[in-house]
Amino acid sequence: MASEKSENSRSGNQRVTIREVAAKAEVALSSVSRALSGHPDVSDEMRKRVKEIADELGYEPNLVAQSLRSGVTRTIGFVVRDINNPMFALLARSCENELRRNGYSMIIVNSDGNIENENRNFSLLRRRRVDGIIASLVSEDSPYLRKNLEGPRSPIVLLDREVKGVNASAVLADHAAGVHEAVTHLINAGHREIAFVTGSNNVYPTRNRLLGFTKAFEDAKIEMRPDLMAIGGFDAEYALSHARILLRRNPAPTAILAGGHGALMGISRALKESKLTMGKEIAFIALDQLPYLEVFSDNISTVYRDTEAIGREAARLILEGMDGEKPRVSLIESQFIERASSRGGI
Amino acid sequence: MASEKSENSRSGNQRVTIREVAAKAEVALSSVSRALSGHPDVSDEMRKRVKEIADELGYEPNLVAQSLRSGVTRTIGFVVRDINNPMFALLARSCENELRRNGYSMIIVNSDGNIENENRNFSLLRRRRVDGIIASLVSEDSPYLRKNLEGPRSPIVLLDREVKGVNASAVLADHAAGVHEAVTHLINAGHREIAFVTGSNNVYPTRNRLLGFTKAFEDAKIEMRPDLMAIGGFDAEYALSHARILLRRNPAPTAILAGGHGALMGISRALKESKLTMGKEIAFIALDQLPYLEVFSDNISTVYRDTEAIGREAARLILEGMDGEKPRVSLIESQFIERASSRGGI
DNA sequence: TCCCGTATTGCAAACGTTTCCAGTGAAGAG
DNA sequence: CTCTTCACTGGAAACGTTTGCAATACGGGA
Repeated sequence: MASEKSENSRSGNQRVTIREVAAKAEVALSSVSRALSGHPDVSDEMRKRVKEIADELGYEPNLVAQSLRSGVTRTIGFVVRDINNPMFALLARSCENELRRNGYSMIIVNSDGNIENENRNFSLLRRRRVDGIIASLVSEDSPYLRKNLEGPRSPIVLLDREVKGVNASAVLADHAAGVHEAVTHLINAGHREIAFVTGSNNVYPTRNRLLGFTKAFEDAKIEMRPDLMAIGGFDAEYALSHARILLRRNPAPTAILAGGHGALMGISRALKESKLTMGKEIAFIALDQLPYLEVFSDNISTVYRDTEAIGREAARLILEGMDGEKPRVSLIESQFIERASSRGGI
Repeated sequence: MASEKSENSRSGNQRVTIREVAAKAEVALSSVSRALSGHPDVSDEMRKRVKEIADELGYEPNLVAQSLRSGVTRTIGFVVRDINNPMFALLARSCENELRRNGYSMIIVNSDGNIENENRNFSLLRRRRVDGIIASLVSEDSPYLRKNLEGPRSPIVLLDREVKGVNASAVLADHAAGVHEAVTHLINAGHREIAFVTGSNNVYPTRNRLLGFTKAFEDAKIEMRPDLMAIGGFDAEYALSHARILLRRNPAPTAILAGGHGALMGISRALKESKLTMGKEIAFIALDQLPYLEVFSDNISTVYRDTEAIGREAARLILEGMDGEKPRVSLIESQFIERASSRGGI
């Protein structure tokens, strides 16, 4: 039965290599390589001839082989805390755009909020020999962090994270300024019972927002109400349950700040349950102008930062790093944008 | 006492290779390779010894070299029509999840709705020698399509696209069923002037939705109103300008369907301009339950399909394809979900 | 005793590039 | 006319793995 071995179907899958181009052009491998990669030591005639034949054969260089030999993969790894965060699509897009314009591809790996996953993701990217890593860390005090950020390695850009003593660039938003503006606005409108629901403070944005929050009270010489603050979870469930509790207090908060996507979802549900309308019975401000708000909720006051600028800047910092420049921190401003939802409540 | 200095990972930028592991373990390169890759022809003692030393040195295999030698990159390319579409984050997440669980990474490349970009993206992924491509094409009749989808190549999965005569798997949503249900619902409620604003029909979803739309009229033995259909652009600007025109007609439409994210944005703006409220003066249905709707617009009737299932299914189909199985088409159902916005208008 | 199968190991050839180095011929300088 | 320089070109050695094949040792069956 086994009298004949069938020609493997994959044998037709053979790709054109530089060797075949060289053979057909009757020149050396090295000349083809030089001609196609723009090396200066090539005559015009040679370059023209090689390019023609490469086109004719449909030659597409093997990036894997190029990477192995040259030590450069032209790939950037993007470690994302939670790919489902709506800010992420916008950020990733502008970042990928900027990288692609510079000849780099982006590999996205999702940690799903889990530090074990995050650690595995760093290892994977190292094994892939990416030229740089952009990371939105799950937490700033994970036990694996030192190993992943220290030592000689390809450049790293942290997104909205502050890790002491590591030699990495970072893009930091100045959340504090926008929050300060927002809270001052509320205080001036007569609010005293201002609630704040946000994620845990093991990441920079929460800490930085708190800074702006407390400073606004200090500057106004008004006592802050720590019992109106719920700091601990980025998920909607956390926000929902804590918002419920806060709204039942007596006196009830007259204004409420939502720190991020999950908080926004949870709080808006709690308000609906209590039949409270933003901008009427209670003032509401969302920290971060989430992209979906523009569709239906264009009346929600927000603290805005330019997400696309953050992505672009991250790309630029990593490109700089690969150029051998020293790591640096880039600050992105934020501002309070007043709309209808932050009225009322008083 | 071993006499070698254990300068470990810190010694320069050099990464530890299989060679150093072999040297320290005093065995051959090939034995290290076999021990670590789970090859059967390895004694327990050898495997244990090699693993220990590899751990000790912090050896992380070079995936680039592995890929070159083995011809397998364990990487999937994801060509996305427009990374900014909110459906995409959800889809990409579930897809990446499923792929990662099977040991694959995902490279995302964005075409930004442009067929030249798309063509370049296909070429880039081929040069990277990805093991498979998942593609959400810009259009089904781009001049580059044949070149990119035909011939011997790694397996391809098309997302909601139908290209005749190519040997590729596909995940198709059964939009028609859901739209049929939705339109029938409107007709039964007494609607006759039903408008439909959607993207161009050079992609499957538009054509398939139209199928459901017209069939609903046929089944009800009611004449359709082709002049109430605006088919041509996925962007919000197109939808806005055409919705304006449609709303000014006499008689005005009593119900309106929005095909996709852009249509939803444009139409909702036009309605606001005309001071029409969904569910009161006019009935409204969104085709696709966009992820942000659940936050603030949970009263909008939609035609729903399980986006995460689509991502998972795409991953499975590409895994199948790499396993050597024949391409196949997987159908995802859709259904009308009635909420407040589709009332009124009559 | 001899032979052979089995289990394990090492050697060396790939994979497809880039890049160092040496070689070639022609042109310019003396 | 010879020597040097210049502008190319070709040959071959990497890059870090996997893998086919040969070599070895050991034990058991004849």
